[in-house]
Amino acid sequence: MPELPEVETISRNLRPHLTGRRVESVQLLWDRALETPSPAHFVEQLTGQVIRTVSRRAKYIWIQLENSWHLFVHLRMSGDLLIQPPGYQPKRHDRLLLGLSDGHWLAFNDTRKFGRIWLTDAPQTILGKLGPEPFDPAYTADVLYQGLRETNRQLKPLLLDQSFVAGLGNIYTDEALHLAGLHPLTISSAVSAERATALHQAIRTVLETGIKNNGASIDWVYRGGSFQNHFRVYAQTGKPCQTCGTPIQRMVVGQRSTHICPHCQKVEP
DNA sequence: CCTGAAACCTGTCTGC
DNA sequence: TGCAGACAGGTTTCAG
Repeated sequence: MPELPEVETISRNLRPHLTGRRVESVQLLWDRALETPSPAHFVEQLTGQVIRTVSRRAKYIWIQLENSWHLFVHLRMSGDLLIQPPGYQPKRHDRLLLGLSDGHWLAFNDTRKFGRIWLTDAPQTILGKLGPEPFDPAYTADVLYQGLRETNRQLKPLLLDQSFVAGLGNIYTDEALHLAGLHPLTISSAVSAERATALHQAIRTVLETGIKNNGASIDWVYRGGSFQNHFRVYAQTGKPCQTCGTPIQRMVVGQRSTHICPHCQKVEP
């Protein structure tokens, strides 16, 4: 489900329900969702802790505790974090339940079991591997341009690489490349400074629009977002390009379904 | 250095 | 109706 806008939406929705609450109980329903520490240590360390902040970094939900430990949750493909009412009984695919001091529950539900949880006092082990946040003022068009120049990778897999830039996934990468007029197979070092500036703007525009629409809801996963109504290319195979009318084509790049306008997006020489 | 394939999972949809 | 196969918003690891 989640790319930056979806995770940001979830973070914003959780924040008022979690901030200042104490974790009264911990039920780990599927051990392998836990990356670190051991299940026993996890329950022991988390029980009784008060939640200080709820935020997002890249596609991680980042919960800071008052004992200065950090709870990270990555939703991967099908994960979701939901506030459930007092008296809640675990549902199918719930992997973790936290009982909160106001009687509500925080439920981590994840159909495909790809999502992961970390509880650590060393947040840099996770944060240190991540590339810049797209909305960070220090992430300028020139920073992107220099990054593109120093490698020879295809644009699409490069933009999906979370150490290159944080938060983009399959949907928003396709949308940004179309908005910038760049082909996903273009080699990064061949992108001009002008096109890099266009890409920088496009990345921010699609993510900002995604956030304003509370993310995208597709199929049976995730609800509440409406960005799916604004897709220009993603899942629009055969429909006319909004810019030139040429039918949108589907291709596979780096094992990922990829959507382009063959007229607006050409491979740079 | 870079690409592609496979793995981790469950559920839905399509076509025969 | 049944069933095989493709596909799904992510990330890691390994082979070439």
